[in-house]
Amino acid sequence: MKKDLKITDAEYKVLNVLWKFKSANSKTIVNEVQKLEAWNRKTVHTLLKRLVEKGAVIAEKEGSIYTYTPSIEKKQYAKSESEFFLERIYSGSLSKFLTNFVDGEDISQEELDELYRILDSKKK
Amino acid sequence: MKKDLKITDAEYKVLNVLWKFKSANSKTIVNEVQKLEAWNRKTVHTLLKRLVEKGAVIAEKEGSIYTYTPSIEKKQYAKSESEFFLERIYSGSLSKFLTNFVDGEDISQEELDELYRILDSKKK
DNA sequence: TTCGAAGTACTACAGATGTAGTATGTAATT
DNA sequence: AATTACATACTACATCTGTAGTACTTCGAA
Repeated sequence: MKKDLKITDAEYKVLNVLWKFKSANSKTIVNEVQKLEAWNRKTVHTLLKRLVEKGAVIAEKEGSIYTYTPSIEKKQYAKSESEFFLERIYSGSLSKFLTNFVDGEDISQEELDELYRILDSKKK
Repeated sequence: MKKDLKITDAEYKVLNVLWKFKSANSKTIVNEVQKLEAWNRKTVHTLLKRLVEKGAVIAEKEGSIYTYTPSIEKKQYAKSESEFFLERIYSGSLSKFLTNFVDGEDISQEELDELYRILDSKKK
């Protein structure tokens, strides 16, 4: 998947389903997407086609039907989106984000502990 | 500013300038925006107008010109964007975000300390 | 073998977005 | 007073997005 690729909200929902299945045909994708959104099958197909055009999904023909596979891992995508978000909203500063995010928030002890654990795992 | 308001990327850059000045007339805004983006004055005006239409900015006429003021604080906006982002990408989980974000990253000791401080400040 | 449900290919269309342009007014400058 | 130089008001237009529709094909069921 190219760097500066913008996946739209609607496309993202389809991609998300694909990540769950690793790889799937359109029947599966349509079914799965329709559990979440009341979209016409055609809509899902259009979104799939756009994802393919954008290079975010690979379509391989087997016989007369396609198998669709994401061309990037969810984690990778999430990370690059995270960077874009942090840059846009917090000038790239994780601390600013965390500060503002937990500010005034009633964060649970469990969540706090979890966050500590994550940080601890980064200490040398 | 209404809840479900979508500020576009271009509009956001203008809004960002406004937040810096708290309140400004279009001359100031255009100048400031043009330090960051090679946009025509007209473009900035269009964006301002759209922000006003969306209710994100208040325009008050004084004589023949307007003074523009954001109708929401940057922190508030940042927080709601953060929630939207976390929900979309990490199912709302701060831990998932933090894990994935620092994963494989060479995070500095200073940054780590800073993050600890933020968490510590939340402990009862 | 025929029919209907899905698949693929291509088209449609309104509203949002990026990026201005034109028309007209006004305020400061020569 | 005439010119310049933005300000406001309104218009423009290509591209992107959301959300399908139509036409043609194919495959499995009746």
